[in-house]
Amino acid sequence: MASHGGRGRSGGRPTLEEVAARAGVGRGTVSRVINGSPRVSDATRAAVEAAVAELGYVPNTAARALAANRTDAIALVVPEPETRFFAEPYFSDMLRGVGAGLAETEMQLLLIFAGSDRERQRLAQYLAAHRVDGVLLVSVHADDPLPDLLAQLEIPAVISGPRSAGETLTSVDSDNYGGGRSAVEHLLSRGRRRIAHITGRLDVYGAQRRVDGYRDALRDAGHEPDELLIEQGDFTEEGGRRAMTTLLGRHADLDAVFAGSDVMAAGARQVLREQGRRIPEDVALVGYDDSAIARHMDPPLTSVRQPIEEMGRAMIDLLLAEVADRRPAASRGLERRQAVLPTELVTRASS
Amino acid sequence: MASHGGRGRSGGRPTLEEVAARAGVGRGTVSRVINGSPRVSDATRAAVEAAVAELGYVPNTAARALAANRTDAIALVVPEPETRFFAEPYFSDMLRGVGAGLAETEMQLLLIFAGSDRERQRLAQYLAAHRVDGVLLVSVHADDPLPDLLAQLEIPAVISGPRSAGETLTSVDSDNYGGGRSAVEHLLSRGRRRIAHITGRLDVYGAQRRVDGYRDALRDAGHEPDELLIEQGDFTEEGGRRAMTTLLGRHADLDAVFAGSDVMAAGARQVLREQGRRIPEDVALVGYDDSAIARHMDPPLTSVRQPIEEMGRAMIDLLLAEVADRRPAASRGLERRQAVLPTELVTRASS
DNA sequence: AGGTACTGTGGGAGCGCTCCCACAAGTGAT
DNA sequence: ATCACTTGTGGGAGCGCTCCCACAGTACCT
Repeated sequence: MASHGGRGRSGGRPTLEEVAARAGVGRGTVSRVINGSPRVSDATRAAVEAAVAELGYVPNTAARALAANRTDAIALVVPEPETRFFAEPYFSDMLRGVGAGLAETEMQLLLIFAGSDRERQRLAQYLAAHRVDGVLLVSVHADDPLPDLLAQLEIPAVISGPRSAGETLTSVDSDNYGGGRSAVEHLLSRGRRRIAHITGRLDVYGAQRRVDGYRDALRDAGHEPDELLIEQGDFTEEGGRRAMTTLLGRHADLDAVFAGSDVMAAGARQVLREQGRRIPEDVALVGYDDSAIARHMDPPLTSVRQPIEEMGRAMIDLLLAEVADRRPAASRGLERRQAVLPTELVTRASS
Repeated sequence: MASHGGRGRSGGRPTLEEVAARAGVGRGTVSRVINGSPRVSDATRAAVEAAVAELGYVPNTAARALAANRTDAIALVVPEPETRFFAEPYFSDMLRGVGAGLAETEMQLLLIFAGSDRERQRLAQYLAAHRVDGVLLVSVHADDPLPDLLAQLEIPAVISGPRSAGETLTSVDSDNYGGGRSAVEHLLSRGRRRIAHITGRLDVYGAQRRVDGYRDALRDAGHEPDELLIEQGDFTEEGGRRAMTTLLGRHADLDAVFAGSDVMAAGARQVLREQGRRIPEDVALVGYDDSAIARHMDPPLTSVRQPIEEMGRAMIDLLLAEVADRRPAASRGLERRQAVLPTELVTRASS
């Protein structure tokens, strides 16, 4: 067996130097071949590749990281407890997109949960140590200090839902405004006129934009939006129930509800049923997210689909570009980069 | 802004050397303090800690990894597509246990999916590069080459369900034998006498052990097991249906069924219902895993609970011990290490 | 006084790589 | 012939740490 403890084990993994000796070239040349530099003759490249194969050479990541001052790793930071991460298909979809984009590189993805204070503390240390080349941030609250920390450390980062219209980080978002519009336009086209809206938490920028879309769609159709038809929810089922109850109390004659999430739509549906309103005959219902809930609801729920997987893909592409530039976009004084992906209305029996 | 491109940035992160200068000590002493060596006087230690705090020193992981030949990272390898990982609460529970054990260390956890061939190829490269100090292996099939690769590379590893009675890797398991026994003993105590068993895939060691427990419980109660009451399933709902159908065809008078998983129990339940058997009046039903399915079944399903989170905790504890020894247990010719955690029968209305 | 131990400390050597400078050899314009 | 440039190559320096040897200082035996 190869082992003799401690350092200087000679039977261990081959080094660049050994590959160079075997191929009859210098260290630098091997390095160039390994890293795909074009400034190597074909014959030399072939000789080096043969030596690499014969010796089973695999570069030492730590040495490379030390010398090159990069880690070839990026982190997906989830500022939530792990439980939520697994519960929501959102993350798994996004991860798939990220994974696809990363599969084409040598980069390694780290999944970091920062739900508790303790975990956040650790994360800060982690980032301060520059253990990753870049960071992907998902579901960040408006008052989270993380984006600022990242900016200060000059670590490239991409955020999945901008915190505000003035988001400084490179961001990827779905078209919440357009999503809100399309839901309302759809309801209008179905002949609905008294369309209520249950919003998400309004400290979430995307939820605000959905409201904007709702209002503008009505205005463009010649209906001045009635603020009493808008009620704030909080993305929960219970919040949906509460908002729906309030809305029915104020506007017994409403004929459609656009909920800012499928979960809230589920809550609204319960209240509508309890009060004897038929869906969609009496009240049409539209949700947001096109989650499993929407497909399994009775009746199946019309909902606005966000291209989560594509968003993950866009995030990683933008991040890799910033990492390649070796600095965050913001610190170069360049225009902010952002990608906004289109949503799609999935029509089902509820509307 | 700190940056000037390339190397030798002087405004960058402080190094050990700078901390040493600031504290008025040598490099070695700072290293000793950082790594918690006891061979430092209290006064010196205090001075160094002050300098570390003042400069905001954070060790460079790459340099440490290079010099010390360790990475302070371990991998949780899941030889499944990501989809299954997110779908099954098993993984999330286990991850919680692992996370808890790791929280007390400086170790970093990497989650690696190796569902496709391409991913497995990458994983092999990854391990060959010794990018982690140890590996946690979950849900490995009997014919998987991964354990052997790990052994050959002399990377410490712990596996979550031994592949056979002769498992060479350090392993953690729940007491499948005892779980099988307790299910049967429970049914016997309820007066059932013709107890059938739907097994899991018998190339899974744990499934075999459940059958062993089933047989021995019957024998110990004075009933010679009837092989015609045992039918092989495959852990799927469809497999449960098929096995149940077969069993009813052979033994119309059976009065209890012990299924090797809740999912198979769900399949069995459908067939029982279709054939007009009442649960538990005519046939008592017991499952395995105590999953969400068991709680939500009608009637709620009695099931054998495995302490998944505790298993995760045990895995990480065993792995950290091996990593601290700097070599796998097997390569030291020591006794194999293994932990077997007790199962618990959760009694519900189905039995 | 000498010997033997232990404690605490400094700093050299070296981990395996990348970066970059130096330079040889070739190419083509002047 | 000279100059300027390009292409391909070798190897020194250095990334920031850990390991370990050397050694000063102190303590306690003979």
